[in-house]
Amino acid sequence: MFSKATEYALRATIYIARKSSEEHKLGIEEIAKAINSPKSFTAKILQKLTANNGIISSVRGPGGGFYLSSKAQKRPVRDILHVMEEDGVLGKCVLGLKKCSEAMPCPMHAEYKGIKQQLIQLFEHTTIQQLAHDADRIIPSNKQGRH
Amino acid sequence: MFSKATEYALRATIYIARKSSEEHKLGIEEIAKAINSPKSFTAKILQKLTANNGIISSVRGPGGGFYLSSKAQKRPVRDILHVMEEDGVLGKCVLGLKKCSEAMPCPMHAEYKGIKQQLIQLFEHTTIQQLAHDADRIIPSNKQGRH
DNA sequence: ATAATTAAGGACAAAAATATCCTTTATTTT
DNA sequence: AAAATAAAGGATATTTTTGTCCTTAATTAT
Repeated sequence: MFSKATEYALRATIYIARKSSEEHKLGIEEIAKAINSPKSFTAKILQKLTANNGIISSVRGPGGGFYLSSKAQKRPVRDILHVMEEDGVLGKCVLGLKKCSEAMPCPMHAEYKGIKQQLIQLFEHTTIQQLAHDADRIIPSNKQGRH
Repeated sequence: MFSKATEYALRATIYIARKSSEEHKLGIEEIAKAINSPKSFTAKILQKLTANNGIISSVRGPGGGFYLSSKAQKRPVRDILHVMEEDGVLGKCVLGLKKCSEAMPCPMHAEYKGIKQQLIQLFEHTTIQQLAHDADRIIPSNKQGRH
């Protein structure tokens, strides 16, 4: 469905959301290891997500690393796709036709329409935070420690 | 969602289903033009779909070309994906995790699960013929001429 | 100030996907 | 049999994606 770059972007962002805070930032080494992705390639992707006050925040130097602001946590997952320039795939015609629409439907349009809408809804209405919390219910993170 | 190659494969197969028969075969030139795809690249794809009694039938020489047997018409669209080695994307984890399952769910598993099932159902239960007929209801093909 | 740490960024390499061209083979028509 | 037609197949080129490595810049600790 998505490119590797976007998969890494999603995995990394969710991981950072689960394990980091402004007080406890994460290094690229840890992140790449945790989400099982190539380190340098992942670094590039995080750069993209960090650029011009993006989704991820970062600080250089000792004690530095990546974290998600609480504001960023509330952003929809679709924003990650947008930065990765892959939000197009959600609304795209399954057969790849540029001019596929209600007026000019491709042969799969009627059949695929509903699924497409659900996909858009999913990525638009789900926040990064929600996914992080969902994941925590299964395998608790130790972000603020377990009681 | 799918690679260009697979998009062309789907478009070409549906086009052939709509416009061809054993008595009236289609040439690669016409097909590529109709589905708006690069001719030689499409030829390779049709080769793949034709190989060892595959989905598409072909005959060389004058009067030759590509067509779909009535048996092939009844095959599920998923078979096209299978030949293109992309049927994996249907069942794949959205985050690209190899070991994502009900027992080891990724952070999006619960949210995406339903959509994934619908995707599999769609491609498994829809036949090439059904798509061809659907398309014909909108823009009639002149396969056996209009009355 | 200097050294250490960590992300940012540039340059480059490798692999995969997409695309083109040319030759060969099968089939039909003349 | 020869010529014409159309797909099959091989070789190669181009572009995009994925991945690595090294240098630079920012920040902190000594």
